[in-house]
Amino acid sequence: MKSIRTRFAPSPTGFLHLGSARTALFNWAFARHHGGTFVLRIEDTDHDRSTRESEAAVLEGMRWLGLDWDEGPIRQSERSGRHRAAVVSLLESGRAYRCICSKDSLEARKNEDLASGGNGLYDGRCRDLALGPDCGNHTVRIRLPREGALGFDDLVFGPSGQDASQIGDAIIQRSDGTPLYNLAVVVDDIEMGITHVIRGADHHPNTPLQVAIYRALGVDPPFFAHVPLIVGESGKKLSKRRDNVSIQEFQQEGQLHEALVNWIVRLGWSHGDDEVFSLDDIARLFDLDHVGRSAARAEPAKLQWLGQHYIKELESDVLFRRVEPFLASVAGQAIQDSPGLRRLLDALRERSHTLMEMAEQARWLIRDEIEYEEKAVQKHLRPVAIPLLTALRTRLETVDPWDEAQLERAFESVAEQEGGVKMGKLAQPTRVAVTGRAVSPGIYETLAAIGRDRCLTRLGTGIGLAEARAAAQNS
RNA sequence: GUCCCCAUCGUCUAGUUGGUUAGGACACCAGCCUUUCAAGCUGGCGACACGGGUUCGAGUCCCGUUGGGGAUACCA
Repeated sequence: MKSIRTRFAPSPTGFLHLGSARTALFNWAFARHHGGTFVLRIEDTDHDRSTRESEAAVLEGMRWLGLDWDEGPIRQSERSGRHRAAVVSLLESGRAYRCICSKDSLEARKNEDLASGGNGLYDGRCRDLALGPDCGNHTVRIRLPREGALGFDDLVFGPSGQDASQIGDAIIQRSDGTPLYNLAVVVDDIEMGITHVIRGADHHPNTPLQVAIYRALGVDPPFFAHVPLIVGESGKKLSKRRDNVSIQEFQQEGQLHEALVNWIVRLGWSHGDDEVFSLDDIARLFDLDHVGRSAARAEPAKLQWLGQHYIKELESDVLFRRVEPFLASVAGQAIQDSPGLRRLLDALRERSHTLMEMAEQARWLIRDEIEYEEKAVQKHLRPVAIPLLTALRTRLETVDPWDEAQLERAFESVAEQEGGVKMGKLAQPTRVAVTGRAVSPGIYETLAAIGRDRCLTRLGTGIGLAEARAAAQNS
């Protein structure tokens, strides 16, 4: 059997988006699983919308996800000679013809047809005119059979296709001589030896046309596998305007690429009851027979869960290296690695879904100045806490060494000395005083990480806030 | 309008020769744990869109209805 070749063929008209990323992943996985070749091709035949920046963004997104390609990137625009040659041969064999209908006329005739109950297909006006190269400004259309099945066996959807009578003679070359998508894909897929075309289900309906082009070119079509669309909150196909679909955006939010890959691979594909898949797992297990047929809604809840799952698993050095840029952005400066920071990051693993969340939660350690959350202050830095915090501050001055065990003993002695108050009564105000918020890792870990000097200062600030409350209440 | 596709818990899904108390995960709720929040553990809620067939038996097969989506470009 011929070795498998798949391709990912994005159009560089924006960032790599979720749907494209999944298509890329499936193509990559299928090729890897079968020991085949994965080709990257940039479909930039739409000059007005294609940009080099966008192409770079797509490539960067692929690399970030860990999807390596074996050949390419090949730019479709650099293959226009091949597309032209294909059109010439179709013209010569009579499988294509020149068309001089203007855009305006086409539009008018289509609307008229629709209004009178027709289906709006091209009416074939130029089909039998046998226009030569000197006919002036013209496009080239494929000459489709008027009837008969244009069928194909889809690896996901099963027997598919339409009757030729339902498809109009499509334009394959613009009047400026450049090729159109449907022609270019077919020519390129043929010449690149693509054996399996795996793409979004939005292409399912125009596959019969492509099958016809394959036939006109005298080539057997490859296998097609259309994967169900990913839809947004609205239930409609993901759109850049409506949904958060940019892979780069997920990256900037501090999402882990492992989580993102795991999230999208389960949108439309399954492997029994399994939920967690690394790229290696995917390469090992992925196949087309368990790709579903119905559209999947992209809900971020599971992505969040996966993010936390992978954060919990990251090796300490890797975690530090990956969270470092986010820490730096929170701190406003480069971050020094330290055992204390490492301990905090470990404690933050089970409280973070993304690297950005983790960095945010480390704010009280990596910045000297902390911000006090209004709600936390309201709830915990009340007048009753003043004696507790004051006593604690005094006690903390002499804690030695400054470690979790000694801190715990200090807390216990202060709690007892203050009339046996519950630990929560002491710990919560302390937490708010030293971190500015009501949520943090264990209080001893927290204090140990912050260090004595900053703790004493912040305790003073906290006492001050409580005293201000008391004064306000009395006046 | 025309063509095509889809239909299991809120969401992602298991279900692959018709026979299951319809399973898992996320989310949600409750309890436990606890100095907060998490994490963890335990339990709970929760689905075969509807109507006809075929069959001893239908989530699984067929038809219809409804609902949703996609395609109908000198975009890809």
